[in-house]
Amino acid sequence: MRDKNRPSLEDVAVLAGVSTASISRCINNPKKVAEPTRVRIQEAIETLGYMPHFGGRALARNRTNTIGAIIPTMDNAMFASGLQAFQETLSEAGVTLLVGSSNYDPAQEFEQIRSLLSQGADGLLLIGQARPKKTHDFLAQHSVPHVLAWCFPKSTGHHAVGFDNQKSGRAIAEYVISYGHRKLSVIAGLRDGNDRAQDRILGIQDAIDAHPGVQLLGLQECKYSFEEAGSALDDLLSGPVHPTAIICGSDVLAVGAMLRARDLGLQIPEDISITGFDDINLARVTTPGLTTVRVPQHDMGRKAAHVLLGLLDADAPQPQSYELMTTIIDRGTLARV
Amino acid sequence: MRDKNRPSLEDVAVLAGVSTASISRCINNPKKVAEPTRVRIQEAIETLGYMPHFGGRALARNRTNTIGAIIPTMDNAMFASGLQAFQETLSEAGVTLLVGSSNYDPAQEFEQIRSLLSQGADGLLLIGQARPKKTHDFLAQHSVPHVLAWCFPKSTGHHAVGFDNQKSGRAIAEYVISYGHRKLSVIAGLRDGNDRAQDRILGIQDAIDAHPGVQLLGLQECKYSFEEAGSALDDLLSGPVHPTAIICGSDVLAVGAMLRARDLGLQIPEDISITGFDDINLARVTTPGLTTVRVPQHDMGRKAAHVLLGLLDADAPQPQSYELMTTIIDRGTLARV
DNA sequence: ACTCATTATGTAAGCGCTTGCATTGTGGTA
DNA sequence: TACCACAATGCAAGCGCTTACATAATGAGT
Repeated sequence: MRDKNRPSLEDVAVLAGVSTASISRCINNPKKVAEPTRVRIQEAIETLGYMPHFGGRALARNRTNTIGAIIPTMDNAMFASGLQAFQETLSEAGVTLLVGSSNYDPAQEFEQIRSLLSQGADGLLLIGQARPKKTHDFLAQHSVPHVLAWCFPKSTGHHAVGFDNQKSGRAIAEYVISYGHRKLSVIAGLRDGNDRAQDRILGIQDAIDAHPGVQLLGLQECKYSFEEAGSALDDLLSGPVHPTAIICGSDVLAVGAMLRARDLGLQIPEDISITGFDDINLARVTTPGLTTVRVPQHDMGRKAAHVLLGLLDADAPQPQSYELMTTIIDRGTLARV
Repeated sequence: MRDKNRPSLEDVAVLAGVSTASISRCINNPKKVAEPTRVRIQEAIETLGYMPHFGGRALARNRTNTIGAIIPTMDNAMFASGLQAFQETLSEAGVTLLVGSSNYDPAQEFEQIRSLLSQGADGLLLIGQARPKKTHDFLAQHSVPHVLAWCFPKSTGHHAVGFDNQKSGRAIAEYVISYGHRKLSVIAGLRDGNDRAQDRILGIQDAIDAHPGVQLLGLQECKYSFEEAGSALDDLLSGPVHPTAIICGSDVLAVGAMLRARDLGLQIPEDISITGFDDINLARVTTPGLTTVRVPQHDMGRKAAHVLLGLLDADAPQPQSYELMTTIIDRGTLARV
């Protein structure tokens, strides 16, 4: 089984004429080794091209220096750039990122959690707060250090770095209402298994309820694709009364709706207003630019990494949760009525 | 050091009343264990919530079931969705993805290679073909199974799943020329350390050379951001003679140029034609839609995963390289002259 | 009934590394 | 010179798992 090519600590030890213990120390805690030996060891390592064996190390230390992230998909810019920031921050701390994707499916998420954990992940980054009891129990049973992102749960018990989707949903709806809109419709992501989508809708509903005279004409849920959002728009426009504004639960949905509206010959925002959520690159590119909610993805990724690293570092001050704020970016798809 | 909470094989063995060997077999090769024992073992595993320890397993097997991918950044949809497909395919095979990012810097890439390898990656996915000798030597010295993607090197010696950037660059340039354009300019990514950007330019140059009368008025290199592409456009338009078409080395660059052109009051494509490369979502959203080169990212990610998995599976038919084809998507930013 | 092939399980030797403890060497102090 | 504190290094016991090999049990063939 022994890999003939791969040099082991043993080999280095022989070459350098010291014990394996010294080599190990030299690698993990250089100041515990005297200057001359250290040099000798370094040379030996160099000439052999030695690299510590991950398994051995993980076994002896019971720690892998690896953190897992499970996100719905990297195929949506909204997660990809947060993940990028997360990865960079981990990397600076010498920790490697394991990635799993759930495709918005709690069962798949559970499997990925199992999988990343059995790959030795020391901690996890998870998106959102709502998950089956089974999953929570599992995390608790194995006391997995984890932080939640893209959400900010009221209940404690979890570390989180994110924003309050409901609050932000309400904010954008209030904003739309403040522009004079009274007949609203919503295109949202599939709520099932997606608390962010759910919370955003709740927030929108909150705003509507707070303003007598404002009504929700329709609500469509669909996947995050241009095509599905287009069909959703069709449905929303099929009734007798048309909304003056459509609040979308994500930029992808908003852009899908815009593309469809254009095909239908509707002017935006003259004929219909549309708002997005996330502020990904797409939002800057449409004509007119998409009015949307900016989510501080980069900060979120970075802070989440710090919190998680703190959780793993026994003698670090215990990290808290951070609530980040979203802001509304008014570009041009929202008209005054 | 022993983690008091974590059940080990030993614990399961005691509970189930069998030896650790049987448990191990039951997990890794169930048919080698008789039905009744298997059931008993399963129950024990269940009640203890046992999960194999990664380090122990990696040490004994000398294999981690982990594959690393080092990409320039996830923050560009062009890599993110290929990576997503890659991850999904690995996951189906029970292999976990480690991610590192190089930020287009060969030195960082080297560090990430070291890092992922020392994290036990069994194989690597790398982007592009050109890298410092140091990196090549390192890969060779440790005989790291790896496949290159987003490129298709002529020279053998590496497995690759990708496309020929030069050929594709030439194709889009020929296409532009076929529309009657004679005065071209180029906005490309920074060539240094980025062979894809480099090759695309070479291809464009090939096409220009093949057509007497066609001239390259200017070439700007910049980072993949809207802002930098905008400045690049400014520079290209600052000369006495204006190009009629600008060929961009990436959709992000093309969109950045479009946004700037619009600010300058230029109509696209009437006043100036612009083409992109990659066909990410952005390209569908601009007005007019961006004429660009479609890269089969999803296929690439998926096939690359298969090839890599094949490389690691000793008794699999040795995988080859795959050259994928790009296609030109003509949307509307290229005018006839 | 006896042999032998076959299957099921146990035994125990590592895999490569870390680390508590033991040992040796060094210089300072009384 | 004797003693001690402290630094540098070595020794060896694991860490949890896999697997070659040994052993035991079963049943078929004669």
